[in-house]
Amino acid sequence: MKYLEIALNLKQLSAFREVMLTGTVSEAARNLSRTQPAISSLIAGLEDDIGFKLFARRSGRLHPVPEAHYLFEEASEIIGRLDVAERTIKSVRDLDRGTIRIVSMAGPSVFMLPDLIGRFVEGREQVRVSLITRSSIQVQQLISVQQYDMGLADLGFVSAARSPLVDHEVMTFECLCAMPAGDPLADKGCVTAADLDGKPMATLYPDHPTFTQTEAAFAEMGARLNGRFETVYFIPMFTYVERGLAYAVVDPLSAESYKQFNGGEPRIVFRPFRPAVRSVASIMTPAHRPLSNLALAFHALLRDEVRRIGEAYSTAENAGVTPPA
Amino acid sequence: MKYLEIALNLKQLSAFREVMLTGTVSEAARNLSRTQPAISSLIAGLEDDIGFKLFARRSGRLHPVPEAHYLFEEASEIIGRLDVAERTIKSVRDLDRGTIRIVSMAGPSVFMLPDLIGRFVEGREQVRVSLITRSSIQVQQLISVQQYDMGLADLGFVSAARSPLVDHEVMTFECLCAMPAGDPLADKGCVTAADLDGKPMATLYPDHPTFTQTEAAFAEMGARLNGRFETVYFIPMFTYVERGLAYAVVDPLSAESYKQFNGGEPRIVFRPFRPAVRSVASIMTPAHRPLSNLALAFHALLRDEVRRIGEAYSTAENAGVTPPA
DNA sequence: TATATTTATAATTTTATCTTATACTATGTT
DNA sequence: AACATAGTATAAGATAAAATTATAAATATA
Repeated sequence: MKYLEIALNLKQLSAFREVMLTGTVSEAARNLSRTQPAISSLIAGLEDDIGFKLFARRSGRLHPVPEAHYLFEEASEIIGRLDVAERTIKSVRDLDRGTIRIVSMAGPSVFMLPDLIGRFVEGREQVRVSLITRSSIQVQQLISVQQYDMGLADLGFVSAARSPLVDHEVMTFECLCAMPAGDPLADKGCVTAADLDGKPMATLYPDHPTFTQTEAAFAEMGARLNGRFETVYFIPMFTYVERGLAYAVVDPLSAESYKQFNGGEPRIVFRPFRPAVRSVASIMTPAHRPLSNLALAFHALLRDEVRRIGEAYSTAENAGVTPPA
Repeated sequence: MKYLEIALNLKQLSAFREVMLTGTVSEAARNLSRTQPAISSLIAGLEDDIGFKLFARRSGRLHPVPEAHYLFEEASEIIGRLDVAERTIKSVRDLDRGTIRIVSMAGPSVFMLPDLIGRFVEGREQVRVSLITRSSIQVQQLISVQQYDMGLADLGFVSAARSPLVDHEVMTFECLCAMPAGDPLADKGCVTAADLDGKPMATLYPDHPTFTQTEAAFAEMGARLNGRFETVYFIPMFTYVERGLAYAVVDPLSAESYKQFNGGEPRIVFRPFRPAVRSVASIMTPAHRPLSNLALAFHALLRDEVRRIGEAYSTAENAGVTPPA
């Protein structure tokens, strides 16, 4: 009903255009890697379709009638657009073009994600990435309403209210103890709640799973949790720790972000903490909408990076050992 | 070598676009008056060609991947341009669009040609016509250099130097005697050189064939030609004639132009003149370039009009008779 | 559970396009 | 004048593309 009405087709238009450019059917045929009769009949077919002759045949040659120039303009335009379309498609396919919208909790959005994004877009001129920072609950919400392609958030907090509209790639980490670089506890390969008995601590607010677990860890060892500073995210804790005002039990993603951000001379060191305080992170994606290949590629990169960090600090490999720089 | 590289084709793009618009292959097939397997395989072929899947197949339905939207934009664009092209071609074919460039000697360009052009473009919104006035020699020149589509000029003057680059449609006229409306000579059906013996005349310059022939006509009847006013074209003569200052022997195309221009109450009347003074007009067209169909249509109209005028004043039908108003 | 709708695939037919072969025309060369 | 060259058009046959019909499998709906 629609393209049946389209009498013109690309073979005809290309052939016509080439004849206009070269002046002869034979030359056009050579340029298009076709035989002369093929082009001849395409032109004849085109003339049939549009209802008038495009060329006057005089002395065995084709001379374009003035009307032909109108079609030449249009044909060139269309073939040009087709070229553009093919280039666009090629760049989309090769992941050279596209947009990824990412929403993340605070910790990784300070350095880890920007760094990862920076590496990802390297050599991909036409790729756009948007990254915003939200609370873990909002991260899941933004994914579920299809506003973002990918979310990185603490899952412990939202696990009760998991949305069926969101797919989760779940990873479990063991939290670390953060202390000033010169602190005597840094000599220990592993810090326990007993080591921190009564010492000033920076903590999250009491609702947060990390707080609850930390509290439980202290209780288990009969140690007293002296919560001196309370923050909304892990990141601000580092300011207190750097100045020797407090210790903190922090998620390794935030720790890694801090370490990378303060590359040269970090003023904080991280040690495994016992009894284990676990954090559960999730890379979220919209459940009922396919991700772009570009987003999938970044998803894979992000997953590997997060796993790498998690494993780097995992007890199995590092219990009692100074974690690698 | 060129369109072989064009993997995309219109059937694929149309099918793809329709699937994007309707959401299902079956619906798209119905809209396009094709069977579902036909559309299905076009989509599959398109995905093969571009190198990635455009739809995620989930629960027996097609869900466009984000990349598909890029192609949808491009496909719509291309199909839109094709529509434009078809409309353009259609209007060109139906003579609703196009340009005609006309160059004419002075006489007919006063009223006859503008009037004819006005009638011709009636109901043809997109038709452009340019009309310029030049001397007969320049008319042929402008046609021969392919600058204009059609020329109307006195041929007598240029016949010696006819260009091989110009085709001529030649017509011969008998010149008329012009006199003021109330003049006694107007009572005669036909005016002779003898009638004008010694009377003040407006003439062209001595080189012009009309002048030569008029001179010869007077000589033949032993009458004296009293050339009082000399002009470059026929048109200015009418000013002298209107005021009763002179008679003139004029080309019927100029006479017709005057009469149509002064429709209501013409102050000049025209009568056949004897011995005959002939003018030869030509409608010129470029010889080695085909005219547009639009120009051909106007050419036919012009030829008929000029013939009509010529015949209206021809001796055969009007000798001694007052020419029709 | 039965019914209707959807997509995908296979087999077959139809249509479009290409190639080869050939005839014809104009032009330039010997 | 005879011949070679370069062009276009057409016919016949081969090949490729695109359509159809028939059918199976999956899913949603009554």
